[in-house]
Amino acid sequence: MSQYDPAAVEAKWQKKWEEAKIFSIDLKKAKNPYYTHVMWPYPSGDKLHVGHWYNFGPADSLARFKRMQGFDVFSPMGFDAFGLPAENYAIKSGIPPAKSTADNVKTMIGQLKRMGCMYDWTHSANSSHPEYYQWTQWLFLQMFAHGLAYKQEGNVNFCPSCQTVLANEQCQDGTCERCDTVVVQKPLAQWYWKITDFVERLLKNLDTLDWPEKTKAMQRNWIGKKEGIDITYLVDGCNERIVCFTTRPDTNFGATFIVLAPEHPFAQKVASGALPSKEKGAVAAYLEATKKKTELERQEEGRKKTGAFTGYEAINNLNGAKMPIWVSDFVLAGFGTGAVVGVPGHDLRDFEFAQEFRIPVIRVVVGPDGDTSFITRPEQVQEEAGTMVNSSFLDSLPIMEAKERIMNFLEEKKYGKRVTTYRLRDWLISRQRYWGALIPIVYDPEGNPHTVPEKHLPWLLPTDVEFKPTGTSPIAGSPELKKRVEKIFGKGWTPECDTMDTFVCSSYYSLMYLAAQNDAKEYRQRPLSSGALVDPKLEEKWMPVDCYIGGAEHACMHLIYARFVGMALKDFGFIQHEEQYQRLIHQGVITNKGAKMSKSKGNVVSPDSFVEKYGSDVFRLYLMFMGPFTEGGDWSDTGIKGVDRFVQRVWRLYSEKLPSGRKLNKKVDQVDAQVTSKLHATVKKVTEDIERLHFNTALSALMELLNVLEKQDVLAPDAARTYATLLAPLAPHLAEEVWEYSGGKGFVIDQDWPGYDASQLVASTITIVVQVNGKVRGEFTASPDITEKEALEFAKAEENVQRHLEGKKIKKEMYIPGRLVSLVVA
RNA sequence: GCCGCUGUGGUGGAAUGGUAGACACGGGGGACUUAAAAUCCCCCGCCCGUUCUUUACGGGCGUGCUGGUUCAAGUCCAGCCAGCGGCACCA
Repeated sequence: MSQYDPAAVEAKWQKKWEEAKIFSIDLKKAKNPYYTHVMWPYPSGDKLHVGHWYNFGPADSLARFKRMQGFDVFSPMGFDAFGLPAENYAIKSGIPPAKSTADNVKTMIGQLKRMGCMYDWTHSANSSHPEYYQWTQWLFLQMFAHGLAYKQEGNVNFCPSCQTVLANEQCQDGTCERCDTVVVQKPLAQWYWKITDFVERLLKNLDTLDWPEKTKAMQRNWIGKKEGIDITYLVDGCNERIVCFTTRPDTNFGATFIVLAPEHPFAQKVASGALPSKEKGAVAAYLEATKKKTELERQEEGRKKTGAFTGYEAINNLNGAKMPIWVSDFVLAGFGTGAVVGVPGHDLRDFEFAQEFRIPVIRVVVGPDGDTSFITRPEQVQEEAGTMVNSSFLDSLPIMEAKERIMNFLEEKKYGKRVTTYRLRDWLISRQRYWGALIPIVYDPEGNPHTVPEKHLPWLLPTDVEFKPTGTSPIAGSPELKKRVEKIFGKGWTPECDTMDTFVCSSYYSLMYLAAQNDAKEYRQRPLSSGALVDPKLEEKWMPVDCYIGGAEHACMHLIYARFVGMALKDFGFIQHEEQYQRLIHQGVITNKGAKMSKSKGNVVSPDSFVEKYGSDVFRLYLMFMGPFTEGGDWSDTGIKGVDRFVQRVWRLYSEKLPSGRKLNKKVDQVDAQVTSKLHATVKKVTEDIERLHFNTALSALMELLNVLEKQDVLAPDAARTYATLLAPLAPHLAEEVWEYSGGKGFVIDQDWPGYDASQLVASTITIVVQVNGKVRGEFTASPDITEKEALEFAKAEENVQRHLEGKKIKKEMYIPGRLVSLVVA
């Protein structure tokens, strides 16, 4: 029999699947819906890389498994086609993004088809198509109509390399998430979406989601909820008040100063002279200096504290103490009230500041070490739990109790008010880039924004522009758009020239897969005239996505935006399920020599040569065999031969040991009892392993079974067909081939997933181990129905066991059925 | 600093509290072959002892470290150490 030829076999089955249209499902008629998809890729000029395969291959295996279990599995694929990667590729190649993106999508579909995944191409989506982005713009209009979209001037993150502003989520360590360039702050008027209105829901719903704990923790962390109190202090000698947010009001008797963020209005007034002060010059100079610093420079300063005294003092409500008011850039304008009350004895940063500017330190908490001395060294700063001292009516209380007492006191006296703060900021959605969905806004001659009426959607992206980024929107240079706006709205009206963050496009794409129409030759999105982005019946039936698979790097970006948009769309009345993704799985990361693969490092592994040599089944099997799916691993090609050997051995088993001709359909299944029990055990194991995404052990179970089957003289046709079905989710092409070869009817992917018989799992003899004082001293074989009494007898009769029992008394003996006998002697 | 995760042979990795190292890779030895490839069979954690010293048996140690619970711990508990990921001058 000839060798297994993956290229020919895989092409054969891909063609058959496509011709039979078995993967396109009727969303309306499906009875047992199961919706799963991966995070859609962005089309660039490159081929699919190992990361794609590692994500898509196992995800497809899970989809196939579910299908065989009787679900109507909907597994679509689409393209995150707007955005920087596509635009940058266009800039580099000089080809307009609309053309290059379309070309790249075409190539990519070809590559995806070569993988052999069961995607339903009749329900695809592409965020750069006008039929898609009209809905992105519609979403903006909905947000605007419900008061969730607003324009505001403020300091924003700007990436000098990408030439656009970025959302908080897209700046990491002060650098751009896409290109690692240091981000600068710029005061600009930008569009925001009010994600902060949904913080509590975003937090609360996390408990209901079947997501990795790690991801939920990251989101909680990112949202950064803190409960504390805003305390208002009067400023001595003027009519001003300063409100400080603190989570530790219990230490307020130890407060010795106040620090303001440079952006704080009080600091600005001192610097401008609106509030008279001897220190005006120093404050103005300090504010000027901090303004010039980049985020990175600030970080490089480390913990060294800088600052300027304002010349004013605030009065502590509790004891009348005067607290000098300082300005320092370690206080952030965007958190709390932008003003901090300094308690240097019990906060390390405050201590460092106090030391730098010789401000007194007061101890108000004694920790478990009992140290009551003056705090003069950073190690002595007591931030942990302890007992109150020097704090009037709080003395001798544990800090948690003191906190409650003082908060009640401050509220009663109207000195303060309990508040909850969050770190999450509103989502900045404006981008000064060309390749995105235009924000559907126009400005009247006075500069007031107005929405573009729905009937003008899609609000087409102009094509008469230089799409290279310059820092202002390239679209501003479009004569066509200017003309269009004046024609529709009147003379002097101007367009908004920014596009939306691509995370807007991807915040609702799972709904767009459902909304795609499959009645045309090429898929189309639902028309705008239908009033809602998705048919409510389909949404109710299919959402939320049962299993969503993609990288963990999206935890605080796409995955938080999509949750927000789901909630908003539900509130607007368009959908039923506010959480779009019930179950989320992150594949691990495949590294190369320990480093993340990236083009700039030049360590990207291309799957192509392996796929060409071994086939797509072998390549994806190998990735799955490397280790648990969620853990990823370091790339090495040394083991791929082992998986190739496995595939070849499977083929040889069928071609050499399967009875041919008529015998194939006769009942010749006098399968050896040992083989039968192994077969049932394998069905059980493979089922359980795929369910928990341990594809690696599912495959090793199939290898073990193969080892057993190879030792038989004949491969029983029933066993052969069962083996083919077990193989189907993991090696879809090979499975079809051996299914057909062993006389199976139709496609193996259309077969029912095999069940197992628990009574068949028990082998005819079992091995029982004997331990004496916890150490293995022997073993014996017995029938599975051995009684406890017999087991103990056999155990004691073992030669080596007897040696260890000699001259000793048995104090305790126990039998763990089917496993071991444990004897304790003294 | 805070949150989350991980730590097992030469390597990737297996192990509902019950024989640690399944399944592979790699290596060693052998068979087949004129030869090679392919294929097939056997062996491979460390140390020690006994034995016909190419065989077999026995003992001790061994899952990052130190303790604890248990007849029994890679697994459970406490305290560390190291690495990875996220957040971070967040009051």
